Amino acid sequence: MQPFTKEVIRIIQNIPSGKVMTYGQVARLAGNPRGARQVARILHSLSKKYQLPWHRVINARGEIVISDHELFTEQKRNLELEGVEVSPEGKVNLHIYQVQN
DNA sequence: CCATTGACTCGGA
DNA sequence: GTCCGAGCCAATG
Repeated sequence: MQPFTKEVIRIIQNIPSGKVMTYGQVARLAGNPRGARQVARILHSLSKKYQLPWHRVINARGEIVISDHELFTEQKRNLELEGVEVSPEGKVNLHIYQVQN
């Protein structure tokens, strides 16, 4: 387990309810500007072990981009439960909901 | 050890 | 505004 990965986990756990961050944003804060895909992969494989709020992380365009339909629906539902508006296509308004640093 | 796998991003067309 | 190609790199098997 690399330091970068631990940082990513810590950052994800600190995202407040009702807010979202992008993969790239998390990667930059964790010290690896090019590590967006690693963030994605970390969530994909480690979200259960570390009980991460993975649904609060979306891509740079403010969209839920997930291949698995079940997970897509789950993420959309979880965000809406926290008061985040999500369009049927999975778009979120980053200007309103993104955590700024 | 080497190859594959991605919930991505950026810049250019 | 959209689409595409190249780059990215830790985890996993």
